[in-house]
Amino acid sequence: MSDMEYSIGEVAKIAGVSVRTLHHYDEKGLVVPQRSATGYRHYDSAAIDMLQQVLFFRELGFPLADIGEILAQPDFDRIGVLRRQREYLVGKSARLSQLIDTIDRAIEETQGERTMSADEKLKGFDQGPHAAEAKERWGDTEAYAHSQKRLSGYSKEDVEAAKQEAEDIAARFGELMRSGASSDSPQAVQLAEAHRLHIDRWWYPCSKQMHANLGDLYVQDQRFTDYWDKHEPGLARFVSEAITANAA
Amino acid sequence: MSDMEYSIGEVAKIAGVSVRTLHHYDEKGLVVPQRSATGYRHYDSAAIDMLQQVLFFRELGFPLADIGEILAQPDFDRIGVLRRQREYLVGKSARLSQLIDTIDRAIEETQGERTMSADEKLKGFDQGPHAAEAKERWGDTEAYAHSQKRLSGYSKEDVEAAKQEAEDIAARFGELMRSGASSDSPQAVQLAEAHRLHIDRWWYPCSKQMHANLGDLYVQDQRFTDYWDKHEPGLARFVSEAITANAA
DNA sequence: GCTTGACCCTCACGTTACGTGAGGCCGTAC
DNA sequence: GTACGGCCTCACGTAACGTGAGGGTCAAGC
Repeated sequence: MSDMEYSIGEVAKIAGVSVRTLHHYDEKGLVVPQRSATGYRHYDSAAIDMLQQVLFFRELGFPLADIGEILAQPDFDRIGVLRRQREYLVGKSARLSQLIDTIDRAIEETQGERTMSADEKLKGFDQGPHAAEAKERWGDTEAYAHSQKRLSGYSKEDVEAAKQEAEDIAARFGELMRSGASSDSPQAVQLAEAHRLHIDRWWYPCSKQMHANLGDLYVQDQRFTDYWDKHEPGLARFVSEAITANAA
Repeated sequence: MSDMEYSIGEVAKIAGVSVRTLHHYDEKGLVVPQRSATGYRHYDSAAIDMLQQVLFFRELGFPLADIGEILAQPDFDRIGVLRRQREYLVGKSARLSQLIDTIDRAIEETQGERTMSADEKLKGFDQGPHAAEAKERWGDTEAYAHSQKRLSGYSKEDVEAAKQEAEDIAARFGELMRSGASSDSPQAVQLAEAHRLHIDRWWYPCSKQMHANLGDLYVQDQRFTDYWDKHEPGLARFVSEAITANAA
């Protein structure tokens, strides 16, 4: 088992990325190499492995922030992630094959051998697996429901009422937490149920199981955590635990 | 032959890009649709074709400015460009296959079934065909020779002398052009030869044929044209013609 | 004709992911 | 000690949009 160390210039050259890129990834906390006494970066095999993961996800179009979250998961499972990346790369390869078909058809069209619709010409340039994963990940949330224009059938009053109700619930969760009540107290559980009903009513059908999944997401995904914690620091965890208690 | 027109939202949806992106491409002059009396954008089949070309090149990693240049060539050859894009897409597809192989090997490594070097882990993330084309395109130029550190064996004085000589030649070309001499006059031809010898001496072996190719590039590629024209507007063409005369 | 809602426009600030250059330190060979 | 390639941090700038504001347009329904 070789445990060589590489300078930043060596890594940059091998990987075909710039030194600046590696600096950036260090700053962002994505790939943080060891440092010499003089401040030089030294990349050992762990750092190389991490860089590989980052570059795979980058290749697949994931924003660096998302890459960071995925790789920072407490239950980080390297082999599971590699499998996932493989799946996406295979999908991307298939999409490329489609694009090649599209070009072949475009060449035939240019030669007068066929006609193409706008659809045929422009299909295949959709976003990559990051968008697909976002859909999967957000599929059970109000954020995605928003983007699906679930609210298009509501009046402005309805929209306002729905938003107000969401804010009320969040505020009451905040109060409850500040009052020192535990996250599995009857009041917390009641509030969690109110939250579930709110989602069920305004956004989409929401079973207790789905609600529990959602609660997990609130503490696993920074964007959700931020949403709750802006009301009160630590609220995301509190709400998540209340939801779990409600679902039990 | 259907000649439908699409609104910007329709095109965005079909192509999987944002309206903002299409605005941006309009601003940049890449895909400029017709406009209604009220200012709405209408995309006809010509605009759709242009967008397709842009999206193919974007897919391949070309910067928009370069895409604009390629598609703005006076001798724009749609079918030639499509063939070129196909070639690059096939190459990209092959590179993806390599990455999939790399993941498979990484999975085996994780399971203790094999060992990988840093090289193996990080290979394949090189830049796409844009970088390859840049290499091709710039391969015969001093700009690329620079990046190849051709000068690494020279002293600072040598580097300065080389630069000074280049500036002298450019200045003399400028004077000659301002004096009204024709680009195929003996003086111009002499200067072109001096330029070729300069390249031959300082940068890389430069035959008259290669020099002629370079001269073509000076008027075909905006970056070269800019280099010469900053000395004197129109100088790139003058130099190119002098080089052609010298190579005859 | 009026209302409504989806879609369009321009404007402009902001974000993401680096690119680039300045100024200076470090490591190695001569 | 000198020279040169490589390293560091700092910081401004770029490319390619994302996002929101404020308001006009279009088409369907009443």
